[in-house]
Amino acid sequence: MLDAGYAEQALKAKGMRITPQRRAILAYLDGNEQHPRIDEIAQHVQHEMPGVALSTIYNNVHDLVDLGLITELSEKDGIHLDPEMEPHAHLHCSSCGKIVDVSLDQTIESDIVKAAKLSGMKPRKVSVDMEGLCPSCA
Amino acid sequence: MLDAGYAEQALKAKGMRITPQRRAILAYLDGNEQHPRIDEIAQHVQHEMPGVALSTIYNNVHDLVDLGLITELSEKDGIHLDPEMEPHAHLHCSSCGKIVDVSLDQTIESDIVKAAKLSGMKPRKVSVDMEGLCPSCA
DNA sequence: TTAACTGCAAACTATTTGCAACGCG
DNA sequence: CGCGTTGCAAATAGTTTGCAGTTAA
Repeated sequence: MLDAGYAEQALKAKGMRITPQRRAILAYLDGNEQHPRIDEIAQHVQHEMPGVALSTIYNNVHDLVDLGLITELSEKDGIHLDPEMEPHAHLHCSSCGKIVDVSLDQTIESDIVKAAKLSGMKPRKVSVDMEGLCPSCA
Repeated sequence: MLDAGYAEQALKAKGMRITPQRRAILAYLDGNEQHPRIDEIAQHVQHEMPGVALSTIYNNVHDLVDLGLITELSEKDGIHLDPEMEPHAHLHCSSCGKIVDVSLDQTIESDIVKAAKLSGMKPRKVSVDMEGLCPSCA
C-alpha cells in the first residue's frame, strides 16, 4: 500500500515538485486497497479539485510508476493502478469486475523464476493473474 | 499450437462459414510459434490477399477467441494473440520486445490455484507473465 | 436461397503531445 | 525567479460499429 508521506519524499529526492494535484492523487491512492483505473482516479481528484486536466492525471500516474511507487496492470478492461508493491497475485472477477489481491507463498514466485531461468531467461518481474470469481461472488 | 484443420471443424460445428479470409488467418496462425499482434496478422494476410479489411481481421480473431482456439494477451504494447492453448507462462523481453513461452511445471499452477482457493476465490484461468530478458538477449 | 460474412468508412475511446501560462521551491 | 508542472486542445492509435453488397453452404 502506498504511503503518501514516503511518496512525497521520493518525489523530492528526484527533484520533482509537490503540487496540489499530485498531493490529491497521492491522497487518493494512499490507503486505497483497490486497483483504480485512470478514470476513477480522475473522477475522485476532479471532484475535490475541479479543473484538473486528464493529462495531468496521466502525467502524474506515469511519474509514480517510473518512481516505482505504484504498478500498472493491463487488464482487458483498461489500465489499473496498483498501490500495493508487495508481491502478490491478482484475480479479476468475471462477475463483479473487481480485481482482488491474492497473497502468494513466496516459494511459488521463486519456483516460477527458477523455471524461467532454466529456459535461459532473466526474469526481472513476475506477475500472476487469474480470472474467476472473487470471494463475495463465489 | 493451432491446427487449422481442427479449427475449421470447430467453426463448422458452430455454424460458421469457412471463408477465404478465415482460411488465410488460420493458415497464418497454424504453425506460428510467435504471439502476433493484430496488425502483424493483418500485414501477412493482406500481403497474400489484398483488400482484406482490418475489421475483418478483428472480427475473425474475436471469433477464434470466442471459440477458445486462441488466447488474447493484453500486454503494454497492445493485444497479442496466442495460438498455443497448453498452459504456459510468458516472458515479455524488455530488450527485443518479443514474447516468449516458458513451460511451467504443472505443480506451480496448481499451487497458485490452491492459494487462491484458500482466500475463498474460484479461479477459472491462471496466467503467469514475466518481464525481463529472453534467452537471445540475456 | 439466405443468413453469415466482408469491406468500407465513420465513430469511438483511451492515451499522448505541444505549448503557453502558472506556481512551487 | 526559473524550471518543473499544469491545463487545454488537438493529434494519435487502436478498436468498434453500421450497413450495403457479397458469398459460402
